Amino acid sequence: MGKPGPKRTLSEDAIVAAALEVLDERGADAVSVRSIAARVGIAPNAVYTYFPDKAAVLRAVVDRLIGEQSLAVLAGDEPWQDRIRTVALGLRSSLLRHPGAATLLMSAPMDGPRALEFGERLLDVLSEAGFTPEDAARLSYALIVYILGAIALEAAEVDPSRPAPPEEERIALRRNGFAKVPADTFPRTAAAAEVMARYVSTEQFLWGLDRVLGRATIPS
Amino acid sequence: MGKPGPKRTLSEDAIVAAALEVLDERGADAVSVRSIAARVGIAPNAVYTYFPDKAAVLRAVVDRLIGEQSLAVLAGDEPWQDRIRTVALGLRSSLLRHPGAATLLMSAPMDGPRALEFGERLLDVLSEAGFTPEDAARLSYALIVYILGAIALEAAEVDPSRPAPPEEERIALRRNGFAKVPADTFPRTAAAAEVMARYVSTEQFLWGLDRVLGRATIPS
DNA sequence: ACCTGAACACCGTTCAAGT
DNA sequence: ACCTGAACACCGTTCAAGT
Repeated sequence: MGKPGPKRTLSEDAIVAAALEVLDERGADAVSVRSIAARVGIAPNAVYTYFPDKAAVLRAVVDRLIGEQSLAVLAGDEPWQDRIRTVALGLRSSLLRHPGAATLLMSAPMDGPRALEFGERLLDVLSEAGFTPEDAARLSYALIVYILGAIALEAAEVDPSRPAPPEEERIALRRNGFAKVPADTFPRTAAAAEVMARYVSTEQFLWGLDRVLGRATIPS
Repeated sequence: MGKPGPKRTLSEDAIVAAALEVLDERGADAVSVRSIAARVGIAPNAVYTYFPDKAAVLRAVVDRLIGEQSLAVLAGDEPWQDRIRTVALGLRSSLLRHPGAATLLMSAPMDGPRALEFGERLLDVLSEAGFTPEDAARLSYALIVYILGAIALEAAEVDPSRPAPPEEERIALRRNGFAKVPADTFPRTAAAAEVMARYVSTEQFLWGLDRVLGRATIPS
């Protein structure tokens, strides 16, 4: 439509924003170079002016999603475990708001600036809490594994091509899934179905996080 | 080439095996309905005789990978934590042998028969260890989150279109990644780089697993 | 430097037809 | 029931050309 020109009419950020809009409105499968380009009004191949390939766009999307969560709370004066809990919960609700994003999360190394910032602040907190640099590094890695793993598994259950459902609906979905487990071959799983279904939720997320944080609440 | 016939010349298993071969030889991106079909010698659309769609094939591949790990050790007479450690390590090395598989792992609910079997045996162990059904359910979920999350993050670092590298090489890859972190803006991350790089390994995997299992080894 | 149109080599899936 | 060839509506990416 518009006349071509040498001026830079867009930015990397505009591309990423468009990708995120497509992700939210039409699901992960609909995020293509062509759909992104159409949304910002350029030819598909013009995207390659801003990013080397599609994977780079997706990495930038993931980094932007991580950046949606404010890290200010990590510098507060509550107990350090509470600060980590708060920021983990925030990251979880940020990411669950974008179904399909979780798949992207686990499929590429997280080396974007916002992801690095997150890791750095986590190390700050753990250092302040008295951990040696080595233990802080290990614990921060274990925390990230748990947080992202939990989010990815929660998101895996929902249809990525539809808008993000609320927690209640996700629990119901899971209940339906477990209802199909044959009780004769998997008796324990069937018996635990109700608990399993309910605990794809804030409560189970925090329960596991506390285990990693070192607050055992049950006998071992 | 061959003449068409009404006989069932293949099986679901043959399709899954072919998909796994393509995954290992040419990477995750090369796993297409067409490449799978070509490998077993049928037309692409004949795959739809065995599976409703591509996603179902991938789910079956994931279930088969989970089944590669023997669960016999879970019924042994060592301490229950040791049995869980052993089976977690086995699952990890099984899955890391197939790079790109980890992405599949997190992108769909794990409701295949082998995955259910794994969960059931885990509940057996935890029940035998004295956990209430509710705590056993929560802990088994937390363990699965940690195990799969750790594997997915480890696998995310490697190029999925090339054969799986050994642990040494994965550590070196990670070291290179951290070497690029600017020390002035992310001082703690840069300082922890060597630890972070080394602990994408059996050692860090077990360290975090022990946290979830409840064996805190550092002050909290 | 940034954009375009056209093309290349692919996809997943559906359909009508054959045995 | 299981397979085929042909087609549909897409992909990511590259290239030569325009401003």
